Amino acid sequence: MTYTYTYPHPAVTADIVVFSVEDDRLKILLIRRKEDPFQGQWALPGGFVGIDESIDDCALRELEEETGLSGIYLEQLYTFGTPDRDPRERVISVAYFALTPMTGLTLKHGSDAMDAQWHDIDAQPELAFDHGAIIRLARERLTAKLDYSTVGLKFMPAEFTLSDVQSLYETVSGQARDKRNFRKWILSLDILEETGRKKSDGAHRPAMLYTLKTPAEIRMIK
Amino acid sequence: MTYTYTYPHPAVTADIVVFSVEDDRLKILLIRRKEDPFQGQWALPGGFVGIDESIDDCALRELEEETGLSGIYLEQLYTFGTPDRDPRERVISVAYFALTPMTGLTLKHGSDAMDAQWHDIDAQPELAFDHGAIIRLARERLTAKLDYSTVGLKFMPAEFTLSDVQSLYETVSGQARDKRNFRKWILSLDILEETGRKKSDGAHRPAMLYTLKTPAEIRMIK
DNA sequence: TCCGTTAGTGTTTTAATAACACTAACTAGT
DNA sequence: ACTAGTTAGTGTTATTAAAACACTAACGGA
Repeated sequence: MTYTYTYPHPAVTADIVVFSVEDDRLKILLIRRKEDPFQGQWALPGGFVGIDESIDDCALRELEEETGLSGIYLEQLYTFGTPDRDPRERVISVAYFALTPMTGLTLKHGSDAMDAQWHDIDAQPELAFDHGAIIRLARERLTAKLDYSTVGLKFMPAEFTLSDVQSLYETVSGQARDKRNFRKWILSLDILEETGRKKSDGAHRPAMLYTLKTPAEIRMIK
Repeated sequence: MTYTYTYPHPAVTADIVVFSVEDDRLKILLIRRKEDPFQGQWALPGGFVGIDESIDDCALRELEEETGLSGIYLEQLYTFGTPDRDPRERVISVAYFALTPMTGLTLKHGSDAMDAQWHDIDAQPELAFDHGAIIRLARERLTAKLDYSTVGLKFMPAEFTLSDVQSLYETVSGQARDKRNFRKWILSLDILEETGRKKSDGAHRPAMLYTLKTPAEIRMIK
């Protein structure tokens, strides 16, 4: 089966930069390519947009197929379209960025598909295509959005402590924050709710667990 | 000549929302379609991405071809890709937004190409495709960026007064600003330079003319 | 020369942000 | 059972940034 057009068409892919946080380090999810071009190299999860599929749906589907992740937060980032970014044919990539808590995730790993693996943001392997540039832009956007939206809470699991949130913000932005001011600020946004339960994991005072009042919502700040 | 692929490819267009300001009103540039689909209706300038052309270049070229504008400020906005947005075939649109001063522009008008015409943002005709939604998003982005970047100055001609700038900001954001605070603020950004010349256009005190220190630069604020 | 109109200029008040140090609650080790 | 170690939790003051506010200057036209 072939498809014929009266003028040339580019291929279009969706590629996803998935961020998460573990052990106070920002991580991204990469897959190892098992086919040419760039066989064996690390790349962003992603793939070609189906002809009857929205780009958003494509991103969700490819992420599920290649990494096993589903139901996580996705946002369109930017479209990369220089003519020579893929050696095979003209490929335009609609890049997404995604945030997920690390807790309770299981990656497709060593399966028939590709290996998916978390990598420290500051210790990336060499990447296929222009995926390095895509990741740089995604990281810029992430740190920027942390300041003017509540998107950062997408890194949090269902229940979390205020110290968890502060440590997250410090990890992603790379700068320490005053404890009292941070807690005043995050609570003033009026998006968190005490659960009544507490988390005790060690020889110290247990911390109150919070949830998001409306988990789906992302508020713009200021 | 035809082009054949082993799996179906979407078409990709670049479409541009060009904003300008005239008589204290925000305007957008539309063209009247002379071909189906949506023949005779108004639409955004734009067209198909050449197979060896970057998307940015396509946006610049189409804008020039369809409206006569060149060398104006362009920024990628968002990529629209729901499967049914064009009745002919699957078309993915990479939307741009553009800002230009109105002074000294001449549009292609009634030529062999399409009619290009400025429309008040709040008095748009019915639009082809999903271009109405694209314009809404572009406007949101414009008002947002006005607050956290100096992109608004792309509306200004080579020389302008501080009152011109204030009136621009009031027009785009829709809210009045205190004169003294506005002037303190815009000067504190350290991006304007007195020319020494003054503009006198009426029976009142002439105003100092300013230029941008570095016209190409766009600063993020705060 | 008077009137209408827009340009230009500082100070005070108010609100937001940043700095800062101790007590509480728990566990593990003695 | 008490001590040491560790993280949670809490208000007040100082500093900085933003908002409010009214008059004089310069010009052209009547």
